[in-house]
Amino acid sequence: MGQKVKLSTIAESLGLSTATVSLALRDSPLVADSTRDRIKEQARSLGYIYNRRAASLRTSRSGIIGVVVHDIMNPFYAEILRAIESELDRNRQTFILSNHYDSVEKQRNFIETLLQLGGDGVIMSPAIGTPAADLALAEDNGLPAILVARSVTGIDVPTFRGDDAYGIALATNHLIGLGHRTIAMIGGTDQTSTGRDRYQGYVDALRKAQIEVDSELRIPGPRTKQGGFEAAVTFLSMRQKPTAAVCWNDLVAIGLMNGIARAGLIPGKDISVTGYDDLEEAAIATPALTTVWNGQAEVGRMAARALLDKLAGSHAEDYLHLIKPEMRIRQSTSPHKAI
Amino acid sequence: MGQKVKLSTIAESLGLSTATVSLALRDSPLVADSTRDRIKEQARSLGYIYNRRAASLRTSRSGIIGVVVHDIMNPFYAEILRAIESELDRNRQTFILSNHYDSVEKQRNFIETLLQLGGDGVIMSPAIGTPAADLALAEDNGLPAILVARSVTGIDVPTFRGDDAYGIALATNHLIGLGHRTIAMIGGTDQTSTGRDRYQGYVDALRKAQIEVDSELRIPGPRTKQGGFEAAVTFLSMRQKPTAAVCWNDLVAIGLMNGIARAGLIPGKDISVTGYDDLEEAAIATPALTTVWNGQAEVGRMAARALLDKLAGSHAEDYLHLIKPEMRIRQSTSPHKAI
DNA sequence: CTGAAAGCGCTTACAG
DNA sequence: CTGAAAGCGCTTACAG
Repeated sequence: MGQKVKLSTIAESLGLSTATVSLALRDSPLVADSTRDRIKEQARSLGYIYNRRAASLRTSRSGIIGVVVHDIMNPFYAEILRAIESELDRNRQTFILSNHYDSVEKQRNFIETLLQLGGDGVIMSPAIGTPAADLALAEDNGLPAILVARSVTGIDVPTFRGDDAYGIALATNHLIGLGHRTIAMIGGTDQTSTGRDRYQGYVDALRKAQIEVDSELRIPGPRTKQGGFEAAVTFLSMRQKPTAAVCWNDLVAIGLMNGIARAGLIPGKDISVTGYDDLEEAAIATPALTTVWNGQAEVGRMAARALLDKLAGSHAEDYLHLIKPEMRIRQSTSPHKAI
Repeated sequence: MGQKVKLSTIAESLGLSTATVSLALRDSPLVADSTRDRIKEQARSLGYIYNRRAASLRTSRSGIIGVVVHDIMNPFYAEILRAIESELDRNRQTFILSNHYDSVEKQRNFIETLLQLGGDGVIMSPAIGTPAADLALAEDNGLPAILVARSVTGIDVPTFRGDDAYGIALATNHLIGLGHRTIAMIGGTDQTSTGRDRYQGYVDALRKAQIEVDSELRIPGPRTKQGGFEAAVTFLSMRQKPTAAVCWNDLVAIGLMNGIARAGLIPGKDISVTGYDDLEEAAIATPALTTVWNGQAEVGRMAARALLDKLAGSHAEDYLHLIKPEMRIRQSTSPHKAI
């Protein structure tokens, strides 16, 4: 490992001051071109490594941005992360990632860590039950927060997400338009604003079409493929014999379709199924999934942009940015067959 | 934001020195219990936030561990990450995550960043073409590296991965045992050791069974669902009419099965398909996927453990740790039907 | 265009 | 058991 090379090593070896070396390495116009070139060359040949901790201690800007979501393994979040990453990368920010698995405590630890590291900002999809105080902790200590996919009430923080009630109504109306009357809703929870909004959107769409709402047609809970797969049994044994299912998301829909196929029925023909999110794999599922585009890439890109703008000193004006979902019709839905 | 609260703020407010406060907050036995309690209470009520940059500048330990893989959206890596995360979390390490998308340059930037932040270590699944020098850069600057899933030649670094040749032979032999003789290999690339090992394992298994190896039965390339889905067309139009396919991984296998189903054939009955990795979703695919367990969770856990042990000062002895894969037989493979 | 010096907020010998 | 002082490696006024 040898001796550690620092600014002063370069300065001494060249008979200059650390101030000059520091400025030169950051391309300050204050330094003569020839001096700068000599310094950079020397830094390279000595294998100098810039110490960001020291710099950041002095400047109190770290170049670190934290991102925390429910679960990065979930493709919905992964697609948001991908967009955030490409936006932050372009601006040479380092990002620290974490899952909170809906543990408010784990999320709080993450914020705490970020504060300790002097993070410049945080983008989060808040854990269920996040108190406004946790966001205030960040903001009050100079760590601006941006929310994605979920809202938190009681504090004004820029939030980017899809319009859930509108989106789920698109899916429900699509099925109604195909002649379905007994439509189940699979997955989701009342503990999140998203969950409440989506259920409400489904209920409203049915009411508007004069279809009676039957709470037994709802299977709350599932949010994963596994969950959807397991829900198929309950779904298929409902006494109301639903002919269609509005699913919480694409994962649940794909799992449900697998479960339906496992039971010998043909999803998309015998039972119509809609997803939500339009994940990359929705298009290659069998059958290809009819779903609602929810703008993950948009959400991620806009959230990152908003944070960078904020760090650059501009003022964000709007606090809730709703993305308008769009219908994507494929093969998992078909007209209701009168028996 | 008010005034920033630091050690000296606490010290002054209590009429103590910063040394005592520093020791107390870290539970040093040197400090009297009553003093410690007073200090901790005061820190809490003032909303003190520990400045890790300052501490780490002094101690040159940062508590940061970097993890870089091809793509965190890929469930194979996600499963490894999940295991790494739970192991590091338990040891209160912060981890910084990055994708390299097989760009050696992006990977090098990440290592550079980690060095600048004073990272304690790095766990990586090296990008295709990673030169030994890039790992040496890390090691020489006090950043120990651990490899997962892929090897790099020319440097001795602890490496954890599955035994690929052995694993793919398991799958190939399984199909041979079911009577299949025309077996295609879908996906993978010769540019990685993994790719070469798996192809070799397939070739060797065929030879051992006296089956002629036909290079036209190989479709190199695909590593994703989308890739497997698209490969189905080529696969189904092969003049040799293969009755089975050994796939690079579960994603390719699931994509291929979807493509086969789309063409009107029944995967698992008309065509036998094997995957590789035993991802969580393999079991709920339709049909449930016959695959090779590749120990992602093991790999992640062991790699994290190895790094933590190294940081704690112990010497790792072995450099390549091969996990023995195991066969998982489900419904996507069935006996060859004589025509 | 370049340098001397202070300071960011901690921790660590060293003294008492 | 507690304190005074140096130092980690940068950057930033300030001087010249």
